[in-house]
Amino acid sequence: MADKQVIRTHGAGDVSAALIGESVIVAGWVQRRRDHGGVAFLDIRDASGLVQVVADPAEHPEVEEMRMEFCVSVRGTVRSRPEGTVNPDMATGELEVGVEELVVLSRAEALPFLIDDRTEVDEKVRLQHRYLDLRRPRMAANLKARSKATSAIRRTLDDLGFLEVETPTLVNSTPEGARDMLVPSRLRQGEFYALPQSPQLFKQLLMVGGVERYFQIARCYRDEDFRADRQLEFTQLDLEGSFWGREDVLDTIETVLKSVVADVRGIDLSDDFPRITWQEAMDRYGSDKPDIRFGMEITDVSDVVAESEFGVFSTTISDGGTVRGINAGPVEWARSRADALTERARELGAGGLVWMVVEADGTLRSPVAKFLSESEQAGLKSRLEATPGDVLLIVADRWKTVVGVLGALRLELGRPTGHEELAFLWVIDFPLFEEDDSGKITFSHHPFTAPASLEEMATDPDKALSKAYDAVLNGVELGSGSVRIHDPEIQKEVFDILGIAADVAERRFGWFLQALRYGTPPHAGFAFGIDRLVMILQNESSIREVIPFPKTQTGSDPMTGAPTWVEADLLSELGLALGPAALERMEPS
RNA sequence: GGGAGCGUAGAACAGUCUGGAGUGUUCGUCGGCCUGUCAAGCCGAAGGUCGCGGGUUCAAAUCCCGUCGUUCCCGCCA
Repeated sequence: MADKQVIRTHGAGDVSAALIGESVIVAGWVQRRRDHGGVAFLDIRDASGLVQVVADPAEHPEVEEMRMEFCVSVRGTVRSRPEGTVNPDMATGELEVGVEELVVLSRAEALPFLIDDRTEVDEKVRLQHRYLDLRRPRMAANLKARSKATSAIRRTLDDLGFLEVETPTLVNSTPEGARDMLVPSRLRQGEFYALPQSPQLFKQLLMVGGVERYFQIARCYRDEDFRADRQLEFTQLDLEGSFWGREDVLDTIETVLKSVVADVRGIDLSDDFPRITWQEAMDRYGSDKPDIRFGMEITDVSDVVAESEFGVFSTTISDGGTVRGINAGPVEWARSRADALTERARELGAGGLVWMVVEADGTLRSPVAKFLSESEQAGLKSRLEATPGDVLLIVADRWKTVVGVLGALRLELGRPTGHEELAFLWVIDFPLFEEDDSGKITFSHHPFTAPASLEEMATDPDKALSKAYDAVLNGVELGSGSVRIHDPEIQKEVFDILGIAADVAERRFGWFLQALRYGTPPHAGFAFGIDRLVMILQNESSIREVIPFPKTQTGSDPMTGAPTWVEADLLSELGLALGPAALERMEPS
C-alpha cells in the first residue's frame, strides 16, 4: 500500500464473527483514538458502521499521529476481543481488528465540531461545514431515510403502471399564488423565466397528452419567507391520473405513503386513513391540518353564555359571532402562563382570552367568574367536561378567529413532542372559494380545481365546495390535490367568478384553455412534500435536517455564501441593472 | 413587513439582571506520561476584536441606541 491505493475488502460495520482469523482491509474515518502508550485503539467509521482496531505503537508508530476524522486504511486480522473488554453498546463490540498495516489516506485539520450526535452545535456552524455535519449519524440516517422514501415511491408507482416524466424548471411566471423565483433571459432581454411552484399545468397537459398515469419527484420553488418546514426550494411527489376521481387518488397516495412508512419506519399501516371534512376539522380542531393525536377539542358554548352578564360573550353572540372553548386539562397555571397565552391569543387576532381554573370544590377561579351566573358556570363545566384542576380557555369573536385562536392554543398546550406516533388524516370537502381580508374572493386551493357542484358554484359561491383534499400527518400539511376541471367552459366560468376578466384569462392561461379543447380526459391528482414527510418519519422538527444543503431563514447558504453579487458585465449582458435599494445594500454609506 | 430569543476561545456554555483587570467550566487542539480502552485516564501548555458601530460612565461582555448574523413565531406560503 505504499502507493496509498485504497483497497477495502470489508465495511467497518460488516466485520462479523464469521471473519475471525481472516485478514481484512477496512477503510474509513477515525472516530476516536485511545492511545494507552503500549497499546492504541482506533474506532474506524465508514458508511456501514464502526469497528475497533488495535495497534501496538512500537510496531506501528503511524498510529501516534492519527487524529479524529483522519481518513485511513487498515489491514489486519479479525479477532475476538479479550474477555472482559467486550463493548455491548457497539454492533461489532465483540470483535476487533489487530493491525498489520496502517495507512493515512488523508489527514484532517482540527475539527470545528465533534462528529457525534451528543454534541449540540449551532446550526450556522453546522451549515458552514455541512460536509462534516453529514458524517454525523443523525444526518447520515436522515439522508438514508430520504433515499428509502424516494425509492419506495418509485417502486410503488412503477408497480402501479405510472410513468415518471420530467417537466421543465424554466417556465412562465404566473401572478397567482406564491411569489415566483425568477431567472432572467439573456436571449430575450427584459423577459424572465420563473422556476415552477409546482408542475401543475404541465402535468395536466400530460393528461391531455395521453400519459394517463404520471408522477415526478419534482423540485419546486416558492419565494416566500422561511419557516422550520418551508424552504425556497423543496421536493414534491407530484402525481396525476386520467379517468380518475377522488377515490383513485386517495387510494394511490395512501398506498404510496404506506409503502414509505413501511420502508422508513418498518411499520405496516393496515387501517385506512381517517377522513374529516374541512368544516368539521375547523370546528373541532380550529385547523385545516388537525393534529388528531390528542383530544382537547373545541367546544361551542355560545348557547350557554348567550344571555350572560359578561358583555363580551353576549354582545359577540348577538353580533353574529360565537363563543367557544377548550379544556386544556390539568395545566400548571400561573399568572405568567395566563399572560403569555393571552398575548398569544391577541397575536392570533383575538380581542382577549378568558381563562378559568376549576378549583377542588368545583368553583371556577377566573377574572370573569363574577359576571357568570351559577347556571352559566355549571353549563360551561358540563359542556367542557371540566373536572377539578382543569384549565378552561374561552374565546369570543367571529367564528374564523375563535376556532383559529383556540386551534393554535390547543397545539401549544397539548401537542405531543416528537413524532413517535403517526396520525395520517384526509381532509376533504374544502370550500371552493374563500374571502381574503379585503373581502376579495379567491380560490382556496388553485383555480384548476373542480367544483363539487356546478349549480352550487353558480348560485351560492360562498358555500360551494370543491373536489380538493389534503393529506395531513401529525398536524403537518403533507400535500394536497384535487379533481381538476377538464372542461374549458367551466374553467372560464371559474375565472369569471374569481374576477379574472376573459381577456386577462385568455392572455394568461389561453394556451392552457386551448389545450383543454382537444378531448381532455377527466383527471385528478395530488402532490405531497417529501421533505416534510421524511422530517416527520425521522422525528425531526425542521426540514433542514432532511435536506443535505439547506438555506438559512434569510435565504443564504453559510457555506457557499449564496446568494452573491455578480459581475456588472454579467448583469449588462442580461440587460439588468441594480436598483437603488440593492446599491445601498452593496455599499452601505 | 412585524414580534420575540440568541451572539463570550475551534465547539458547547457560565458570567450580563446588580458596571470594577478577559474571570471560569466541559470538549477539542498542542506537548508529556501511560499495555485493554471504548465520550479512556493523568500532568502541563497555547488559544479571546465578549458579532460590529456609536453612546452613557472615572470604568462597559454587563446599561442605552443602531446595525449585522442566526433561530422561532405572526403576516405571507394558489
